[in-house]
Amino acid sequence: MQLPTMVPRLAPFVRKLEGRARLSLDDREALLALPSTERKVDAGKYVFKEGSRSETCTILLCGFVQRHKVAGDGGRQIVGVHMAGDVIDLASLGGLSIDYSVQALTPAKLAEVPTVAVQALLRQRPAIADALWADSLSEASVFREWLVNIGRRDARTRMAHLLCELAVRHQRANASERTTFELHLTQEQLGDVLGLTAVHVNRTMKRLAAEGLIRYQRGRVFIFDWNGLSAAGDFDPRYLNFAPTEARVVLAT
Amino acid sequence: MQLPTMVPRLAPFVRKLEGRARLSLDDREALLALPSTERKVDAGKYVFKEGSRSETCTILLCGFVQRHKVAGDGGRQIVGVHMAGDVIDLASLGGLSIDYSVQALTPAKLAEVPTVAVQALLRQRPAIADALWADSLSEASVFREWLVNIGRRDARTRMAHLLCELAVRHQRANASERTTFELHLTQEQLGDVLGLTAVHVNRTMKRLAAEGLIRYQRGRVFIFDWNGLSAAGDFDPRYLNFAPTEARVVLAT
DNA sequence: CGGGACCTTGACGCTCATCAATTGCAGTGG
DNA sequence: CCACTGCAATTGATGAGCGTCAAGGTCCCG
Repeated sequence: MQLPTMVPRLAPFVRKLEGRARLSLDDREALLALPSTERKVDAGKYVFKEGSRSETCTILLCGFVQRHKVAGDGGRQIVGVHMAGDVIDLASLGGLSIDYSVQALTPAKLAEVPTVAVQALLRQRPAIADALWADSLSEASVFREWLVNIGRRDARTRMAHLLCELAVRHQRANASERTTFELHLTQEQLGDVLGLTAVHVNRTMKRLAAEGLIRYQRGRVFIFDWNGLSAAGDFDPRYLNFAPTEARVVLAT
Repeated sequence: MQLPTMVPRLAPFVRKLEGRARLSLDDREALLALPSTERKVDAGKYVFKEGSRSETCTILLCGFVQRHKVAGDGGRQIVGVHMAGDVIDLASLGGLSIDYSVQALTPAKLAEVPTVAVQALLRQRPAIADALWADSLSEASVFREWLVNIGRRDARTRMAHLLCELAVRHQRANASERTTFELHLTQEQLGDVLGLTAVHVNRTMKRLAAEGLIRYQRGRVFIFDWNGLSAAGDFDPRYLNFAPTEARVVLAT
């Protein structure tokens, strides 16, 4: 009845999937038994670049990374911000090539798992397939919300919305407070998420601060008025599909 | 339900999936044998509205529909334009609620298939699971490209990009020419796709026409200069994953 | 032939991009 | 300990791109 003395490398991945579907003990063990190699990436370095087609799939174990695409004129659009447990190249599981680059926001540890091993698991274990399927669908849901954010909201609303999303996701990942979190993005990168310039991000952030909604200091965001911020950001967390766990947390508060 | 002697109702769906993975005859028959009910929707009518969580999943058989979300200030963002064969509520397969509304652009025929039937098929037939998985991942890839389009490109580039995408997808769906296609969107709806206003869409379209790249007349787009338009639109079709995908991982045998 | 979408065009103004310093802060080496 | 360096944050000035408002115009359908 003793647990193994070492923390299994893929534990964050299992935790993530457990938020998507109910897994049996066998499922969990099968996941943890996946072959993997570990990789460390310094802050600012690329995890991989656009166009690669790999035989492995990559899971973020700790740290933060962003995915981005580059437009023809050199403009950069960040299409995802990721934390521990996230699979950052789901497309490789479907044999598709990766259409974006991934760059570390902080020092990061990643696991590379052979896609064939994952695919085999998906066929043997329906619960795992369900979980990964739900994860992929939730990712798509986030993309849609980001489309609305960038396409139809002004800078202040966009900014507030993003801060709300990040707060909720940090809370979920760390089981921590929603009132403050480490923002691992520079203002330029925030602009690349929101389709704005760094200058305008700065002014917008200052404005949210002046309104008493947040404070931003040395890469840390403090949310003073959650209701105000989520109203300002037109934020409704349902698109994150965090419902089961989230509901419990909210009720307990 | 469906009579065996008739043209199989789900044929467009099978055709779509065959573009994603190689299916055996058995796979195809199993797909066509899925239980389904047919539904017709007039142009402009809703197929379903945001927030529904259904026991069926919906496949577009013919006609065109769009998916959209509505921002708090009433702004509408179209997050997808769909043609025959497309599954318009993949999320229901993962048991997630649908976070967008679907509205017919033309008179449309749809099939409703019980999600449990599809889920059973996905477990029994790996090739079908692969195909649907690839389809879902390609959809995500389109979302990412749209994020770049809206977030980092100016109106003229956005417009040109969208026209290129629609041209390629029409060509693929109808095995037809790429030089002309029926645009089933009003200029207001184009604006809702691109994050612009109808007025600016109009001016932008006029400008592309004045530049000799396209003509737009009574809902039909003529592309006079494909290279010019795709250059103007910063368009690289790889994100659509339409290439004759060879790299399919076959585990069995 | 009248009504209603949809398209078209002009005038005007606001958001946000652009350009350009300047400041603050952390790490580095003398 | 203090210049030195470099990146990020900050601030101002300016103007372009796109939104907004408003008024026809066109086409289609009943």
